[in-house]
This record gives sequence, structure tokens and C-alpha cells, in this order.
Amino acid sequence: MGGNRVRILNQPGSGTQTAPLRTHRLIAVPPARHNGTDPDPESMHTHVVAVLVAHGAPVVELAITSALFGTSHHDTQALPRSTGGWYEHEILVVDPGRRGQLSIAAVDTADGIGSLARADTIIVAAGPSIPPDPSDDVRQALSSARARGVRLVATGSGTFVLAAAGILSGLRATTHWSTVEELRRHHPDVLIDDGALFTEDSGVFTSAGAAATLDLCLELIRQDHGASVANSLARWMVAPPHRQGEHRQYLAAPLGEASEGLARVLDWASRHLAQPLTLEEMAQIAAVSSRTLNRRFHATLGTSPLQWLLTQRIRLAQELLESTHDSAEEIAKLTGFGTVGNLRHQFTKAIGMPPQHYRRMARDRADQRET
DNA sequence: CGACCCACCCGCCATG
DNA sequence: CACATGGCGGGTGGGT
Repeated sequence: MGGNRVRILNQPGSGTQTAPLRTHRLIAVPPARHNGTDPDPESMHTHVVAVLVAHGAPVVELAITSALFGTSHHDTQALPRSTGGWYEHEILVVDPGRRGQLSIAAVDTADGIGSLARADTIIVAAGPSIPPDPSDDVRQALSSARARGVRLVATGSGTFVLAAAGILSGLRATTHWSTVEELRRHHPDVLIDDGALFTEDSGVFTSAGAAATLDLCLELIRQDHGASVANSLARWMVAPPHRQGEHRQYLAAPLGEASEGLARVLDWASRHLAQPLTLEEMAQIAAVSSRTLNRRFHATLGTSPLQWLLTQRIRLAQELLESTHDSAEEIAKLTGFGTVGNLRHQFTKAIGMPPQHYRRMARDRADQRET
């Protein structure tokens, strides 16, 4: 199985620097599936992910969405063979002709709106300036998409665009920490959840932008293809299996009513990492058997209880190494690893360097940032 | 580093 | 019959 085919379609009249509008459509076409498991490929609708972005915007989010949605992972070890069809990823790049100014509004005269009409998910990427001022056409296109039940996503300052379209009124949302106050001033009707990596409310997603977009996209894939697929991709991307931030994303996740017990376990366990937690204790907190708890972990997190616990402890150890001068013994106690030998063994295996090395590296990096 | 023990993990099957 | 749950058992991997 070969890689991805990418078609680049230029608008008529494009390619000249005097053209007021230039729209490139990058369509990543997934290769035909030929695993015999799917009964009728013809009836399968390929999920279309459309990304709206202005010329001059940061490229990090395009890179992330392209890597996740626009890449067929079936010929690598990123995904199990049994995974079904992937996405059609479409990037609408808008050149407003006014360099340095965000102008998603310029898309209204292109057939970008028409492309949005066939999208199942629309991602409004962050733009090059704050605040963006989308045109009425874009607002209407987005709000009508909202009315059709299209999944709407905003990353970073893209949240401003959704808010300007009136879509976020009364909904929880977030944006980049540097522009939270500005968002609050412009759109007081939005319930801003600052500090969250990403939010979900009534089918509308927002992320803090940049790297948090990866977490958000993994969450979308988790909802579309299940936790184990998302986790496999996260591992392939060398990303944390599920970066939960303040674990509020779990509570917002509408996946299962039965996951409340699991949320209780995660909350409780993450606050008692210093204790030698056992599987039976966690099962009691969740009021289920250990066997079922194991299944719940796999269904919602894509990992086993012990592995999740190990991840939490490693993360805590990283924070302590970075932000305190605690001794190795102290950190071993606080993280629940017990002995320094155990801490060093697990930490080195997970991070790739011993704790002391990590602490020095973090300090050096912090010192560089000072100057 | 090898050895040992035990907790955990997960396929499998019975049950509701 | 579909589905979730829980018990069982053996293999595995973590901890000393």
C-alpha cells in the first residue's frame, strides 16, 4: 500500500501576485481500502474534515491536522489493520491580499463556502492577528453548518471567529492563554474555561491552540474511531496517550454514562499517587469489579489501569524535578515509586534519560528563557 | 544482571 | 439475541 496522494487545485486566475484572492485546495485522498472486513465500501461515507485558515497564519495547526487527518496510517504500524476508512482532509488557504491581516472573510468569494457545505467537521484554525473580523458570509456559513449539525472546531484565535458567528453564546470554550482576556471583553456571553487544553460543549470544540490542537484532534479521532485507535496514533506521534490537563475534559466527554465511576477513580487516584494504589482499591472506588475496571480503562483511555497510573506518576515526577529541589528520595516517596532505584528505572524507561539528567536539562532550559 | 514472587493483564466463558 | 458484567486462569511484566 502506497502513501497518500495529494492534489493541489488552484483557483482560475491564481498564480499572479496581483490577484486579490488566491485559494489553494489541498485535498489528501486516502487510498482505497482493501481489507475484506468492510462489507460495503460504497455505502461508507468518508468523513470530510475541512480546515479554514488565513494566509500568514501559524503552520503548526495545519501540520497537526495534516499529520492526523490527511495521512493514511494503515500502511504503517500506527494503526491496527482492522481500522476502517480514514478521513478526507481539505485545507482552505485564504489569501486576503492584505498581508499581515487575518481575513477569513476573503473566502466568501471563492468556492470555499461550497467546500464547507460538504464538510462533516470544520476546523477554524488560528489566524495571524487578533481579533479576527470574519465577514457576514463566513458567519452565516458557519452558523448554517452549525444548524446542519456539522461538528465545529476552533483552535487558538479561531475561537474568536466562532464567537463572532454567535455559535459560542452560552457555551464553554477556551482559547490561547495570551488572548483569554481579550476574548472575554469581546464576547462576554461565552463561558470561557481558561486553563483547559480544550473544551467540548454541545458538539462545538475549542482548543488553546498550538500543541493543544493535537490533544483535541486525538479526542475527535477517539470519538470517531475509539480510544485504542486514538491511543495508537498518539503513540505513533510520540505524544502522551491522553493529555488530560485538569481532567475536566473527561467530565465533558459525552461518551458514556457509565464513565462517571471511572472519572471518580481518575480523580481520586491522581490525588493519591503517593500511596501504593492497587487495582482492587481503584475497582472499589468505581464500584465495579477489577475486570470491568480494566475494560473501562481500555474503552475510554485506551490503556490499562497500571499503565495509566505509571504515566501519572512519571508526569508528577517530571513536575517535581522541574519545579522543586526535592531529593530523589523525596520525589520517589511523593510519586509512589517508593525507592529511588525504582524511580530511576521507570523514569529512564519512559522519558529516555535519568531523573537527574532531566532536572539539569529543565533547569538549563529555564535559565535560557530568563535571559 | 539474573532470579524470584506477586500483581496485573486479558482471552475466554458463564451469567444476568 | 445483543450486550454488559464478573469470575477464572495462565502468561507477563514490575518490584525487590
